[in-house]
Amino acid sequence: MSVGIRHDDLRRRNRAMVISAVRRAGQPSRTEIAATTGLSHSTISAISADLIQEGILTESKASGPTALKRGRPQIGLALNPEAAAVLTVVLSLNFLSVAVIDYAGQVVAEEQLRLDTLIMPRDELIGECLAIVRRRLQDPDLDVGSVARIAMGIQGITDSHSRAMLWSPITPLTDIPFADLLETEFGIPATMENDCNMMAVALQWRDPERYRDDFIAILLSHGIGMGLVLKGALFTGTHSSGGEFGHMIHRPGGALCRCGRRGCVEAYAGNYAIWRSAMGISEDAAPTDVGDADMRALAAKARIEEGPEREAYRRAGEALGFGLGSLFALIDPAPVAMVGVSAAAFDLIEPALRKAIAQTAGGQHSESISFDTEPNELPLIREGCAMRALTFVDQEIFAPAVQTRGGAGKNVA
Amino acid sequence: MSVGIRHDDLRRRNRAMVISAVRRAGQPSRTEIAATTGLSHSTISAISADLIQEGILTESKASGPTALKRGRPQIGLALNPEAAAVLTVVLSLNFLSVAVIDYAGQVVAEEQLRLDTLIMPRDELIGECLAIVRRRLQDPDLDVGSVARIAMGIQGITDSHSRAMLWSPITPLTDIPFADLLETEFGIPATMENDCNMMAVALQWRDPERYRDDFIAILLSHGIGMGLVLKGALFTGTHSSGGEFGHMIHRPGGALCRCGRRGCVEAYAGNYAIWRSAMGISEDAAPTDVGDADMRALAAKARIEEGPEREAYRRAGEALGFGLGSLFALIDPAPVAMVGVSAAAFDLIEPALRKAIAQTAGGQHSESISFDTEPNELPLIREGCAMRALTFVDQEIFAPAVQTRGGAGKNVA
DNA sequence: GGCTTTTTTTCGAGCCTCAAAAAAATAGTG
DNA sequence: CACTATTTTTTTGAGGCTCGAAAAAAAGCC
Repeated sequence: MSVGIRHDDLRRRNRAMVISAVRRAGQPSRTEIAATTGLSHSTISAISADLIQEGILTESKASGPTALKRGRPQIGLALNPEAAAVLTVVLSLNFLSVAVIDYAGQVVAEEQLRLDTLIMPRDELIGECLAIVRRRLQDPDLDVGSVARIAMGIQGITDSHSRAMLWSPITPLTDIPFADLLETEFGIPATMENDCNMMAVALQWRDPERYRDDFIAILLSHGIGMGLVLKGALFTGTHSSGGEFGHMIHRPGGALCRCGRRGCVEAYAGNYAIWRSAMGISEDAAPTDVGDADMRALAAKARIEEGPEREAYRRAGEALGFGLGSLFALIDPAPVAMVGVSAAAFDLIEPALRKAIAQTAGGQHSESISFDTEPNELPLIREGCAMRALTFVDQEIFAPAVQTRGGAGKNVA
Repeated sequence: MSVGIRHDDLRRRNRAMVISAVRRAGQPSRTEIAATTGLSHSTISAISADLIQEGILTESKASGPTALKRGRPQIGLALNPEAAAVLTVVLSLNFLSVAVIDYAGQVVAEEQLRLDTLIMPRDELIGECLAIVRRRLQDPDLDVGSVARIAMGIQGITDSHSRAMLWSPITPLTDIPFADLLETEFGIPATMENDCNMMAVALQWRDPERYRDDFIAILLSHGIGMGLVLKGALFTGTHSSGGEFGHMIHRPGGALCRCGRRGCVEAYAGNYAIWRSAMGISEDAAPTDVGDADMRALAAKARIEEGPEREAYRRAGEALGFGLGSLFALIDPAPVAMVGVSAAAFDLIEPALRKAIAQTAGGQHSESISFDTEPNELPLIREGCAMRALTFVDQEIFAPAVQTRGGAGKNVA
C-alpha cells in the first residue's frame, strides 16, 4: 500500500515489460514493442540492446510476411531458447509427468509414469516425484545449470504462497511441502501450483482474445475444481489456492461429498456423483472413483435414451448452474471453459445448467454467457505450469537493484 | 498488462505515496514517512517541500507526545484542510443526506432530508438530489471552487465504472446516471458508489488493524448487501458493483426474494424475510418493507421466549451461514463486519450461522472467524464516500505529466 | 544511382533518487 | 551558561533513466 517506487525499480520494470511483450507477441520489432508499452523508441532500443547482449533475446531477421514493406525492414526480437530452461511436474491420479521446456516455451524432453497414488505411502510418493525430476536433470543433453525454475501442478488445495500441497483427492496424504522438497533436493527455486489455476493460466496464453481479463475455468472430473481470473490476474484465496467452486453449497444438508460434508456442488456434479445418481445408489453412499471409460459409456447411454443416466447429468447441470449463478452474483458473468472428461458430456449438462442459471442473479444475461469445452486437462495443466515458471524467470533474470547477471556485460564499445 | 512506466510517473506516484502516508498516519514527520515509504530522506524532503509550497500539506509543530526526545524535534506534516473540499451525497430509503468535508476529512456542513423515495417520479428524485447539493454549494461560507469531487452513495447496484445506479431497492426507477447528472449540473467530477462498498472503505479507515487486506462487510437490513475487500483493494464485479452476496442461492427454488427470483440468501435473511417467517406468512408472499422499530420489537420478542420469532432469526442465520460458507470456499475465511439494524440482533443470528458455516468448506476454521457488529450503516456509508472522494483528490492534485498546478512553483531559491 | 520510406541508434537535456555531508534544533551536563 | 550529544531536516553532487530530435541504416521505388 505504501511502498515507494525507487529509482532502480524503473529500469527493472521496463525490462520486464519488454521481455513480457516479446513473450506475448512472438517476434515483435522494437517499434512494435515501443507502441505496446508506450515507452519511447530510444528506451526500447537501449533495453533490448542490453537484453541481447546478456543473451536473453536474439534478433531474428525473418519477420516473414511483413518483409514486403518500403523502408528499413523490421528486425524481429525473439526469446533466446538457450537463455534458460524450466521444468514442469504434474501429479494427478495415478499419473506423474515431467517436462523440460526451453526459454522460448518449447518442450525439449519429457517423461511420464503410471503409479498408484491412492495407496502410496508418503515417502514413496515424494521419492517418485524427486526421482523422475532427477532423471530428467541428469539427461546428458541438458545443461542442468540452465534450469531456472520448477513448477509442480497438482489436483487439490495448495497454500496461497504456492509452497505446499495441503489436500488432494489423489492421495490420503496431506500437507506435503513439495516446493520446499524440490528446492532442497535440487537447489532450484520451485513452486507448488493448483491444477485448475494452471488451466486458467494456460487458457490465457492459448486464447488471449477470449480469455483475457475475466474468465472461469472449471474442471469437471473426479472432483470439481475452478481456476478464476479476475481483472487479468489469477485469483487465489487468502490462505489457500482458493476458488473451491466445487465446495460451494448447493443443497444444505444434501448429498454426501468426497470432502465429507454435505450438499456441495461436487456432490452432484463430480464423476462419482453422476455415477452414483445414474446407478441409483444412495446420496449417502461413500464416493468411489469412476474411470474415464465408464464415464464415457455413461454419457453415451444418456444420449441414447431418457433414463436415470440422463437424469444424473441433468442434476449435475442444475448443481453447476446454481453454483455458477451464485458465483456470478459475486463477480458478474464471465466466459467459462469446461475442462475434463465430463466436459465431453457438456451437451447433456448444458440445458439444465442454463435453466438453473436463468433462475439466479447471474441469469439476467444468461444467453450471453458462453461455454467452451476441452476434454483433456493434463496438457493444459502442463502448459500453465510452464508459463508460470517461464514468467517467473522473465522477472528474475533481471535481478533486484544490482546488474542482472554475475557482472558479465557492459565492457563493449 | 503491458503499459510501461514513464519517467515522470515516478515523481507522480511518489507524491501520491507521501500524501497517502500523511492521510493515513495523521501527523507524521518526514522521517516517519521515509520509513514507511522506503524512500530516502532527501526524496521525502524534496517532495514535501513541493507539497507545502503548493498548499497541499502544512507543517504543524505540535507533534505532541513525541516532544520529549533528545535531538531536533520532529515537524509533523498534516493535510491542509483548505487545500480542497469534497461533497458526499447518500441516498437511502426515504432519506437523503449531504455533507461537505474539508481536505483533512472534517465535516464542515451537512443537510438531511426526508422524502418518499419509493413513489417519487424520476424527475423529482433527481431534482431533489441536485437541489440539496446546490443548496450546499451556495452556502456563503463555502468556497465553491475548492469542491473538487462529489461522491454519491446509494443502496443497490451500480455499474463497475461508478457512474450510474443500475437498480435500487429504494425506488422502482432504474438506470439513473447520477454521476453524469452531477457532473453536468455542477461541473465537478462525481462518482456513484455502492453503499456496501463504501461501508467497507470506511471500516478500512476506521480500524485498519482489523480491516486491512481481506475482510467482508455485510449489510443486514431491508436487503442483504456486501462490500468485499481482497488483498487490500475493494472488489467489484466486471460490469456492476458486484458482490451481490444477498443473491447467492441458498435454496434452489426456495423462498421468494425481493429481486423476483427464488431461494436467494436475502429471501431468508432480509428484514422482510425474517418478518415474513416470524409472522407465519407464506414464503411465496411478496416482500414488504418493515420498519426498524418493528424489527427491534421482533428481536426483543425473540429474545424473551422460544417461538416463531426466534425460529425466523435461526433461519436467517442458517441462510447467512451457508452463504458465507460458499463465499469462504471461494476466498477463504476472513473477518466479517455485520452492519445494519439486524446486526443489533446478531446474538439471535449467530448460533445458527456458526452451525451452518461449520458444515461448509469454510468451516475448517469456523471458530476463528470473528464477527463484529455495527447497527448504524449511514455514518459508515458517508465516511466511505468521503474517503473515496478524498483519496481521489489525493491522486488528482498532482496532474499527469506536466507540473502540478497552473505553474506556480519552483522560483524560490 | 538517387530518392523515399521506415526502422534503429546515437546524443544531449532534463528529471529523479540517493548517499553523504552540512545545518538546525533541542536535551543533557558540568 | 557554554558545550556536547543526539536526532531531524536540508543541501549538494553524482549517477541513472527516459525522452525528443537528429543521424544512421536498410530496404523499395523510379
